[in-house]
Order: sequence, then structure tokens, then C-alpha cells
Amino acid sequence: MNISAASKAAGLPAKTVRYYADIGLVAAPARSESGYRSYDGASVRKLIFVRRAREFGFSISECRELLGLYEDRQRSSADVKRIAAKRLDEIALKQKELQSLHDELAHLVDACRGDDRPDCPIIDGLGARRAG
Amino acid sequence: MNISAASKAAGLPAKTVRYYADIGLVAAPARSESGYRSYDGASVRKLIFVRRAREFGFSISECRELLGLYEDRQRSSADVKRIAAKRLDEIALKQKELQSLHDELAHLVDACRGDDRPDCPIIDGLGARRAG
DNA sequence: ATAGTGTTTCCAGTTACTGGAAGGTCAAGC
DNA sequence: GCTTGACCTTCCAGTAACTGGAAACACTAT
Repeated sequence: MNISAASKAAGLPAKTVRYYADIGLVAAPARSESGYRSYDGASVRKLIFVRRAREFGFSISECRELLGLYEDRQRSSADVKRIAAKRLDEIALKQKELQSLHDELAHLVDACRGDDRPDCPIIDGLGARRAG
Repeated sequence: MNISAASKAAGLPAKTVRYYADIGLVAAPARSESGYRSYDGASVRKLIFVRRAREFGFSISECRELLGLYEDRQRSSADVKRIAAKRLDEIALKQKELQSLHDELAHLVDACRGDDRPDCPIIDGLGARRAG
């Protein structure tokens, strides 16, 4: 399985698959005689695993850790849960931040007439406060 | 006003203020004889404006645009509103994404016993699907 | 043989900074 | 006058996670 077939199966750009190999995240299990990377089912499953984890917002470093656990038949589910719970907290925090951002900006946008006159509460609101 | 005073007043690291000058976002209005950047009230207000806009998640490029409007006494509030509304849409989209991410991950975390056994729905759930 | 596509490596660029080194400047104290 | 320490300057490198592109080699079909 050449890189483009593997990347299609994994749902990742070939460039990214190559990148993952370069940084030692998911290496190709073999090379052809002419040097082409050759992927098998197991490595494609790892690529899919990483893609999913990235979609969940796990960093490459966390993916590395999760992948280690994924490959480790001795691992405890507690190890995995710890990482996932941490990520869940981060998501919840980000949600709160985004909510207050949204509310504040929506308030400014609502207050702005949006016509051809220069008076604009958005501009005023952005320049106003010392601390956000 | 030297750079550290200006940066304190603006609530930004001096390094960032220097960076903003380098990329031509907010230049220091003058230099001292010995080459020190010298900031005045107007430039500090611009720095504050940019800091706030960045806190709202506007990109540097958007900040540049907004700053242009901020300085333009002829601008229409519609121009500003357009940029802000676009940003608001982005925030709303990000919120939705984050929500489904949160729900899905929370579901996996809930399903995981988190003990010392290897069975782990989180790992299984991350490896499962083709498209996210 | 040749055209076209796939693959390789390597280098550079992206975003918005941040850290650090090497060196010039300024005010205070002795 | 000299030193000390805080402050300033520039420049270079690194961050995260890719992405784009060039030059060159490999494979497939005609």
C-alpha cells in the first residue's frame, strides 16, 4: 500500500502522513525496493486513530501518548481516562471563554447601526477597556 | 514614554509591542537620540485597541483592517460591523464544533471504567470511525 | 520512447509570538 | 570617573502542525 492509498484510507493528506512518519508518530512499516513507503492495515489503523484524536483536539504530543497506550495491551483504562478527562476540561474551559467572547461581541454588534455613518460602538468597545 | 512603560499601559509584553512595530501594525511614533522607541498616548491607545481585538480572536490581518477603520474618521460603521459579524459567525461555528466534540468525548469518558484493566471505550472510540 | 502520475527528499513559509544572546544606554551610588 | 544594574537595541532561533513547492527518481500505459 503506497502512501496515497494509505492516506486516502486514513482520511489524511499524504503530506501529513509523511510528516507523521518524519516526526516518528506513525512510521511506515516498510519501504519498497525503490524507497517508497509501504503501509499495511495496522499502520493505517494507527493513522486513523491519530486523525480522530487530532480531530478531538489532542496535541501531537498527546497523540503520541495515546498511541502508546493504544498499542500497549498492558495499559490501564485509567491512564487513558486521565488524558481524555484533562482534554475534556480544556474543552469546557474553551467553551466558557468562547461564550463570554460571543456574548460581548454580539452585544457590540447589536449596538452598531451598521450604516454609513462613522459612529460605531464596536470600535469604541474595542478601544475601551484596560483588561479583557 | 519608553517601550516598557507603553507596554505596561497597553497590557502587552514589550516583546509583543516591538513585534507589532516590526510588522508595521503599530509603529512607535518616534525614536530617542539613542534609538529608543518613544510612545505617546495615541499609540498606546492603538496598542490597547489591538490587544482587545486580539482577545476577541481577531487575526493580525483583521486587526490591521480594524485599526485602519479605527483611525479613519470617514469610515462607515457598516464596514466595522461586517468584520465583527464575520468573526461572530466564526465564534458560533467554533462553539458548535466544540459542543459536539465535548459531547462525544464526554460520552467516551463516561463509558470508561478508569480502572487498571485494559478495556477502554475511549481508545476504542478513537480508533473506530472513518470520518469525523 | 515518452507522457503522465506518483513518490522521494529537502527547504521555505505559515501564525503570532517568545526566548535568548550580544551589545549599547541611562541613572544612581561611591 | 567608574561601576552596577536595569533598560534598550538588533538579530537569530524556536514554537505547533502542518502546507507548498522544487528537483529528481519510479512506475504505468501507450
